[in-house]
Amino acid sequence: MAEDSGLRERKKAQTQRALLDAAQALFAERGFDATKIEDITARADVSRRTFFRYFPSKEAVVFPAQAQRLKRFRELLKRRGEESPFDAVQRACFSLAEEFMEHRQELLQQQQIIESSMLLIAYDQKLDRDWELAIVQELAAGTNATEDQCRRYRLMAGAIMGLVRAALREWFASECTIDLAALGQEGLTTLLRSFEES
Amino acid sequence: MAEDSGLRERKKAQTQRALLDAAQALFAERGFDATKIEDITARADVSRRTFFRYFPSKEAVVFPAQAQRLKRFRELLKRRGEESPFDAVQRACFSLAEEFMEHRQELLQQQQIIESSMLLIAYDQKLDRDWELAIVQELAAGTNATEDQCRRYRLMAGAIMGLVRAALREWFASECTIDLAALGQEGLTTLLRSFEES
DNA sequence: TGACACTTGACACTCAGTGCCAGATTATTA
DNA sequence: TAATAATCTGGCACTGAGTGTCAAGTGTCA
Repeated sequence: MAEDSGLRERKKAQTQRALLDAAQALFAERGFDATKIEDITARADVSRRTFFRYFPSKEAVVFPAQAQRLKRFRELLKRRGEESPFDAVQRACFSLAEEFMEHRQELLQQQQIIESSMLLIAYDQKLDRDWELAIVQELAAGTNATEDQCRRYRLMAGAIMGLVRAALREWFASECTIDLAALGQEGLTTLLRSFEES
Repeated sequence: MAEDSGLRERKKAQTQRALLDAAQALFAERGFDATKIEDITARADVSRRTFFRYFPSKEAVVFPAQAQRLKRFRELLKRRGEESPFDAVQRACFSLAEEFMEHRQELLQQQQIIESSMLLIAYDQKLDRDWELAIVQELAAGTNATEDQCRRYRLMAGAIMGLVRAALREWFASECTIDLAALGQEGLTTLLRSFEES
């Protein structure tokens, strides 16, 4: 059905790429806030109106692979064998940590753009909530959990994503040099140890 | 120095209150996004320009007590005796939980407004980061911690705030009926138990 | 009262984002 | 190949948030 190799589709992909590249370059040069959409469209040689046909907002162009990455995370969560749900979450996080390590330069560049704007920081945190929701859903999936259990899952997912967020911040602060998975592990064990002692 | 009981000061306070009340009422009636600044200024009977002399943005008018509440949290964190830093954080969180319980109707109303807009949700999460930062600073305060220890503090603070955030969401979802402190405690013990077993 | 400082409203501006339409380009069918 | 339908594009006018500026109004203090 979807004959997506026609001229039209190719041109669309080309336009999207042009916008993406132009935006990326400008954001890196002068920051997110200082870049007007008109600047992007001028460099990509399309009209301002066309920009909004490819991206719903100026923010969206910073997170082009976001939806795909979330989908990947959900798949990792689903693929669990006999292990406990919490082990499954841990494993998924570690797998993703590896993927992040592999795309570190791309992610670091994206992060630098994000940190150039309060708006983007807020938007980024909003996206984290999708991840948190994914964890909750996969924790509860299959099991016919009671409402009390679901609540505990939601609390857990909140704590886990809080840790993940903090680990990612550390990682970016180190310019992606230190090992991300080890960072998460360190945070987790520290957390457990600290509160056991009290 | 600050003679803040003159007519001028009183008028300013009055204008601010009028804007606050008008905004609150309109947000509750028709939601944040559907309320234009002009609607607010019309009800408060001032000019549109004046709104921006009192609030830097439309979002800011939703969180009028935010700065004060953060300050209170910092004070609670500081006032620690011989207890461990983590006990101090726990205690501060529980104290604040009590305060939240006391202002539940006000907070619930605010929360309903926040949830009416993606923009506000993002803004709200941005404010959480200030709290997280406060925890880190108070954990590290006094102690001449190494860089490694500081990093662990940052990871911990991330996890703690993640849990707090999730607990608050649960609390609001229950319309502030269940006990907030108990919710936090439940999350914490569940977290520790789950990962000990793995 | 008069000089000074501050506050306000009005107006014009920038920028993000949307609705609409006419014309150009691509796909489809005869 | 030619006509027709589907889709993409640019242009334009619009809404709404937020800012700069300035003249007029209001409060303060000597």
